[in-house]
Amino acid sequence: MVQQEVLDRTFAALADGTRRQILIRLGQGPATIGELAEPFGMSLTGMKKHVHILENAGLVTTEKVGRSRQCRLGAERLEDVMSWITFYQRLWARRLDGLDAYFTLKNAPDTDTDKDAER
Amino acid sequence: MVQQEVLDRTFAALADGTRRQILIRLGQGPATIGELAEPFGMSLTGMKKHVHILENAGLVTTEKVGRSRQCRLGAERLEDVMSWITFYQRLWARRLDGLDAYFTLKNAPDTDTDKDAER
DNA sequence: CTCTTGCTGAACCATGTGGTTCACTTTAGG
DNA sequence: CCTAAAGTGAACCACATGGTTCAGCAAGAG
Repeated sequence: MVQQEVLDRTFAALADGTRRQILIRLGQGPATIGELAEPFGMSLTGMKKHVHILENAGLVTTEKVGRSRQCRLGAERLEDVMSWITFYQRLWARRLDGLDAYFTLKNAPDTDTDKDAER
Repeated sequence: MVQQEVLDRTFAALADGTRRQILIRLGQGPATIGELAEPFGMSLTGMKKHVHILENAGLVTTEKVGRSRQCRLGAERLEDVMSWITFYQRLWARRLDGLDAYFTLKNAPDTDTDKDAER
């Protein structure tokens, strides 16, 4: 089972457009902190923080090469996210598809709503 | 096309274990704020905030019924997230599979630049 | 050795998050 | 009508985020 903390960090890392663009950029090949920062007009320190968050989430790996830091994609972690979503989405799909059936069967629990509540 | 803000909100909403559990709980059927709060030992106000974030991300829909608020799953938004991940994962998979080749071809002109990457 | 380049760390700031408590409104029930 | 329950909103708190600037430090270039 996927650890909760890993999901937390990975989802959080993806919840920022700048970081998603960094991932897309790295999808075209490794880059240094400076190369990543330049198109955003961002300070090196700011970019370093983003890369650190991505690295912490396992989405990126880095390596010091000379005085530069090479960043490249380590996107295996996305599969954890995918498997989580896929798993529950399949469960929910059944529930959502059977929504009408659910509301017609709602006599068992003590919840009581009008029959045309879903819209 | 998936909007940046929508992805931001959806990923951010998923980046919290409590909210993921709320989604799982709602996958078994609608629940009120109180019913959702109880298993976490959380205040109603706290749960309301979580539900609001999920609702803002389009992952949950709510409806006032009497003095309660019925919350139910609106998980269609997960498909946007899935499609984003799937799209780039496919690109990245090629890149990662050919990682060795990439390093030996480092000096080659840029091979492929996908045009409809989010920018 | 010296100077520049690329990165790093610390400190700072504004804003958002995850939670609380308290006061209030609306609704249900006797 | 009166009271209790469910939710809501405002205010607060500790802490994380996303960014900055400034002062270093290591590695190349001359």
